[in-house]
Amino acid sequence: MKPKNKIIIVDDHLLFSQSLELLINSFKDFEVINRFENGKVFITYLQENVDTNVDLILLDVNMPVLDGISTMKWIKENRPELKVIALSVNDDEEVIIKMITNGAKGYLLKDTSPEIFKDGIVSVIEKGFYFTELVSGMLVKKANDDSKKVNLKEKEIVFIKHACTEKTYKEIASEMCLSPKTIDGYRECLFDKLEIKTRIGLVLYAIKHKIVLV
Amino acid sequence: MKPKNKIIIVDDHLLFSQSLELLINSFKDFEVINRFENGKVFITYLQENVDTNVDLILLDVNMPVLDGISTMKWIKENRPELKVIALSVNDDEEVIIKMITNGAKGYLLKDTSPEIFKDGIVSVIEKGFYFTELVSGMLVKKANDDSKKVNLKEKEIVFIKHACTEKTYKEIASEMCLSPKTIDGYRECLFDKLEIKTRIGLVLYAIKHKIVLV
DNA sequence: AAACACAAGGGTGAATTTACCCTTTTTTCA
DNA sequence: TGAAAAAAGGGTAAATTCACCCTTGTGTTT
Repeated sequence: MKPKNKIIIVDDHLLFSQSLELLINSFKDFEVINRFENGKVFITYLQENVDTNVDLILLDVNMPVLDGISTMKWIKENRPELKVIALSVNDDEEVIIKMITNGAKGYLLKDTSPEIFKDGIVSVIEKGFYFTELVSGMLVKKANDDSKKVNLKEKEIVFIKHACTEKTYKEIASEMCLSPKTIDGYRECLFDKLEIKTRIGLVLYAIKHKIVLV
Repeated sequence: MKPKNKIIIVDDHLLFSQSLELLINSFKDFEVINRFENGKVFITYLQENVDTNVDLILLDVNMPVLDGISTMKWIKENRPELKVIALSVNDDEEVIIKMITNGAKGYLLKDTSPEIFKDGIVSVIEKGFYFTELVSGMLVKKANDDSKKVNLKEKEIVFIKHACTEKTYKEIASEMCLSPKTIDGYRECLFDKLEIKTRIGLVLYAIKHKIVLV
């Protein structure tokens, strides 16, 4: 009897992680050897058990204390040989891209069927990666609009944040210790770069791109 | 041996629902008799099996096709005797309130421990309800700020949506087939009611209260 | 029928926002 | 080190936004 593949689950949804363990243990060739409820305790474990023999890590993206992205960054820095599949309920593009650029070998939504889930696990362990069509599509899309991305300077970001309040430009100028005319320059430059015509457009842009949070 | 309590799971996260079934079946007094992957197929099932004997329904909130809230509304209208616990990953206040006002007997986050989860199930089946402190707190909070809620008229909502674009008031007036002066009246009245001073404030209000979506 | 609420709209003036074109100083870099 | 780019700021005019106060017509209540 060949040894089972060892899996670690990192997920704060205890209901989910405990249930998932049962599911995985019901697969013939796999066994869950550990579960952690956030990135912090998992990293602590890795630090104290440098030689842990683990074949695959299932890492939730949305967690308290230390989230999936930060955890993934730590793994990339310190234990890049570990194979990780990101697990998440949402298909937010930005998040998926971040997980992958930080070294996740796969990205599975929690609404995938157990069959596909198993395929993904097997694929990552054997071939080293597993990406659904959804994720591949996003990587292509990202490659595309990376080219036409505007990059905002630090001061512009600060200005935008002020612009998303009820302050007048004059007030913003004084808060940023700049002349109103300079602010006028920022505004005009941004209208141009972002292809907008009014301060309303600026606010909508800022919110859409999470420069300010609502 | 007394009969087990019959439970139905409605959740599109197949990984979760299949795993959760294993967990529940491991409890002595409970068994999962059915699983559905969205509200629509569940309702169809209920319509075709009017006399189903089920003790508790675990209803996910975020689902495609027909979400938890809509499903809950249908249940309230058609099968109000059914006991439902809402399950969700997020603790968004608005959603929780909606589920409860539509008759959910409990609201559990998916990151609760299996122990608390079991407590909740038992409580709803035996006592008829189960609410955590978090949820109770929200109900109190809601009761409070219900009193100071502004109610917007249909035309005002339409105006607000236009105001959240780069159109000028004049353009908005023409689109709404009203005089610019009337629009000016709407604006002024809203500034007053919402305690804001500029159109920026109006946009922020609209987004915060989901009148417009970003 | 008087009183009242309310929706639509008018007038005016001040403040703010936007557009366009310009100068000076500092940084960058080839 | 000299040219080019970027950052800060100035002037002016037009468009838009905002504040305040007022009129008319249409229902509704009592």
